[in-house]
Amino acid sequence: MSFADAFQKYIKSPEKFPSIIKYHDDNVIIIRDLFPKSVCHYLVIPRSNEITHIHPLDAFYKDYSNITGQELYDLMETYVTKAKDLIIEDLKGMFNKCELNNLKLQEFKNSFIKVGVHSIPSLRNLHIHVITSDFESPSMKHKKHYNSFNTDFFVGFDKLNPMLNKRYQTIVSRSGPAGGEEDYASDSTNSEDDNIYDDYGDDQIEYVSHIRNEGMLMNIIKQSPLKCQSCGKSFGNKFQELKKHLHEEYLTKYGQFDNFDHDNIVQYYEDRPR
Amino acid sequence: MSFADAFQKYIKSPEKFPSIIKYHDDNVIIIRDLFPKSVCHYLVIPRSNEITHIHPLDAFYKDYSNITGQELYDLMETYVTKAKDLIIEDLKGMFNKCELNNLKLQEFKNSFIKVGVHSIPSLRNLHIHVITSDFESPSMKHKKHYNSFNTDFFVGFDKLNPMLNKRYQTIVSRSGPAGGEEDYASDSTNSEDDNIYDDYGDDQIEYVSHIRNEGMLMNIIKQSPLKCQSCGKSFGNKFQELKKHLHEEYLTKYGQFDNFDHDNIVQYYEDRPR
DNA sequence: TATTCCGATAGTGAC
DNA sequence: GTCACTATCGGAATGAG
Repeated sequence: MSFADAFQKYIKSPEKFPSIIKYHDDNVIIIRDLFPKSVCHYLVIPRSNEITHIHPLDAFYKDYSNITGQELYDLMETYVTKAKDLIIEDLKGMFNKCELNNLKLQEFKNSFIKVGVHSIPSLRNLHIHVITSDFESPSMKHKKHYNSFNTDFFVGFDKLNPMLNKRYQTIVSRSGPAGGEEDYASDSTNSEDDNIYDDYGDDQIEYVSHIRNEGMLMNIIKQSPLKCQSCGKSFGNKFQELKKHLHEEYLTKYGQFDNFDHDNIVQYYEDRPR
Repeated sequence: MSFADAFQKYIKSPEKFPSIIKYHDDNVIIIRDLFPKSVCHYLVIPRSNEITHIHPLDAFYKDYSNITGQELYDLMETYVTKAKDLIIEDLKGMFNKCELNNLKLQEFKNSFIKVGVHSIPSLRNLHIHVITSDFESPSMKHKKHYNSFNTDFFVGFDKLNPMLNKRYQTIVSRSGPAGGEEDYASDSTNSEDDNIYDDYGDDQIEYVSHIRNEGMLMNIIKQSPLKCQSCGKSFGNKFQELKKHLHEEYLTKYGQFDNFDHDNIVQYYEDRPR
């Protein structure tokens, strides 16, 4: 068992690690990332042996003995929501008397939490990241950390919905490899799933363009200039300057909450389970 | 006054720095390098304002108001000998009762001390390095330190003898730029300085080939693989491995002396004036 | 090529 | 692509009154 199988013992015997595992049932465990790259950083990890070693870009596109890919996706979506709720609870804990902030917390939950997977996971057990977008953390230590969440190396959970891939298959099977946008536009008129397809307009053409070439992906996280996803400012290769900037962004973002206290966040890191 | 003029105050007022300056008279000061790159590392620094800012590769090739280049070279040679004697005194001090080692010390003096200049000095005042060949020192910290003494970037004092350049000039003036080895061989028969030229045979043809191109010189110290000048072993860019090897070579070399004690050498560094 | 400080870059080993 | 550790490599500032 190498480092890459670090989650194996958790999904096998969650009851043995009560301090680490925030939630578990027969389907998943939810844990805090041991090296969180943001103030809040959770992982949703399916427990099934049949599923755990499937590549994250394939996991929801195939069917299993007891569950279809679509059903697995929908199921995981419920656990992602649970992880988001854990984040909200964390925030309430950090800011103490936050009853007045519930509206802001909802907005926060809906727009400031990223959910998705790494195109090349280092840890082999399938896991879904649920992470706040501050990237303010002592464990955020170099360019690859940041770019693995802020480039195409990171694939949003919504882009993994097999419904999108199913449509892609439909297009391909009808038009063949040479099919272009015209084929794509034409099939919205005769599919039985029009209502669903209409939810994703032509500007969603990229939905199945997940990069799988490992060299290309490594290049993306190694070579892409560091860019703040909030304000768009680029920092080239100057990671420490990005860190300073992210800290400013973080103070602004979390400062919207009453009782915001940076020391509470620092304490959060010091108290976190190792 | 920038860092590059660090020696200026010493040559102006040597009497103000008695703890740093090991020897001084009207012509030169001799100091220990403040960041010695070997167990023993002295600098011979001419005091004359007329001379001090001449490039080391030119300094002995031109005449001054009160001294010719050749006279300056011969004069500096006497101070180089004095610096070597200071090194011998250092070694005696390190090993304490070394009366029995005088023969070995003479051999050491004649074959283990390098004398010369850097092709691109960082400190502007003309200075001649007189340094033991161990390169065992806490101040030996990176590749450029080592290569600045162990590649063509370092020009031996013997190669700066203007006698050699004078002969080169003779060749060039007689044969023109296209002149080759035939011209070189022919002029030994009709020069009034035959006796001198005969001291440097045809295998000394490289005597004036000092590289002056700055880019080329920078490349030499930056790119040349690290190579032990004692045993010839190459260490590529692995400076720390070279350091370990040099330490072994040093233990062997200095172990030839009675009463060798490595801790004495370490103490030597800790006690050295800063 | 002076030093020192900081930081970016690169390779390793981990059980 | 995990971490932590070591080391290599790269730029920038450096003083004095």
